[in-house]
Amino acid sequence: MTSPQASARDRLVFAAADMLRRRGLNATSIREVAKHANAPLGSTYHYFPGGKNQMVAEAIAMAGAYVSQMLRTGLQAGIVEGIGEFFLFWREVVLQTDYRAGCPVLAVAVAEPESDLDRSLLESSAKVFDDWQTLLIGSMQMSGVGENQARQSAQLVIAATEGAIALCRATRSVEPLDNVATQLTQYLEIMLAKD
Amino acid sequence: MTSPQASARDRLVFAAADMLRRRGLNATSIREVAKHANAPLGSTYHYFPGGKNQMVAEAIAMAGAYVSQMLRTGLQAGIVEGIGEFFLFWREVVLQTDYRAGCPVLAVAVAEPESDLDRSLLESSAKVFDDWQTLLIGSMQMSGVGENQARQSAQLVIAATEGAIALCRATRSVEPLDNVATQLTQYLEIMLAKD
DNA sequence: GTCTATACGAAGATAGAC
DNA sequence: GTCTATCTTCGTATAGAC
Repeated sequence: MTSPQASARDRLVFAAADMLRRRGLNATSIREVAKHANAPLGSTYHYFPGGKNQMVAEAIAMAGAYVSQMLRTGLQAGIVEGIGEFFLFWREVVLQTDYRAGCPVLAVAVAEPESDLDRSLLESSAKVFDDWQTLLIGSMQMSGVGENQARQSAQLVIAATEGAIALCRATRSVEPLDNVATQLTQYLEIMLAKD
Repeated sequence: MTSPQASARDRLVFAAADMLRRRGLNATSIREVAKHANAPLGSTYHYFPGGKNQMVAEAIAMAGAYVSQMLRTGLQAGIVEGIGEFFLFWREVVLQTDYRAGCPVLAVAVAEPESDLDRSLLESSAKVFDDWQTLLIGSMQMSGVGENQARQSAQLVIAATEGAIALCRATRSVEPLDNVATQLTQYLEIMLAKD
């Protein structure tokens, strides 16, 4: 995902996102992030004076923006196609990591904040989910779906995808993502026909 | 969830499940589990010679069985009613913990196993999800849904619920669970009408 | 059988050398 | 500006006293 020539700061952000999606928030230590990014431990506090929280916040913002961009492009072909791309992306993630990685944003969302600083991390993850939801809502509305229905449907798509990713990891199979994709596609087509 | 009179072993299992659903697998230390259960640290290794892994495995099996029992009871009134109870249960969990707790099984499912021992924990979480899925499939089939369709629908319900729980925590709102419940109910009624 | 005391490593964070 | 060395706390696990 990053080239070794990228700046040390960028390498750290990418490494943090990778460790988050695999191990979760608490098991992601800045020590190991630094090691994976080939940077000394002290450097992390130079680049991220806010410590681990700042590094994690940037990591999920980066990952979230990457997925948003992918989603935006996919949705240009239509809502069903865009969601198909969304599923395909996560399918590749779990397959290419042999079911070891999931979604870094979910990893942050399921950790209890222990301080007010941690609470802002939760908000960062909520913002990413909200970005994705906004893109989906916009596309559904373009297809003639009402605002309320679009909001609920978008939330269902995101919730089902995140849950399916976790199920894939637990079962070491892509079947959950594939099944959920199939069912959601049926659901979407019925919903689109209702307009 | 437990009375102080319960055996020390039971208190430890309950405390472990509670910490798992709040903090995740890695942030659940046997030190704090023991503290919450009013048991000395050394006792944990007396009751659970397999260490943290054994304690966690028992915690999610216990939590999984509890939810299975609730689901089994709810499904006696029908598939829609049973799923409604399922959502209500998780809604209460997030509300009563002020959005600090989620599903302990998901917490285990999203952690990368670092050893073969950890891998068995993943399998324990997969087994719980499979138990829930089996109950849902059985109920759907009783309502006349075909096996393949039932399997996919059950997986969608579980994935969407788990994802919605996480979204609720991130957004500090029960709206995701409520929206997903509404949409899934619509989806189920259409599916049931198709037989 | 239960628990205290402790070993040992790794965590987040920083001070200060280069 | 970059990084080494170190402080303190907390992690898992165990040895051995009661």
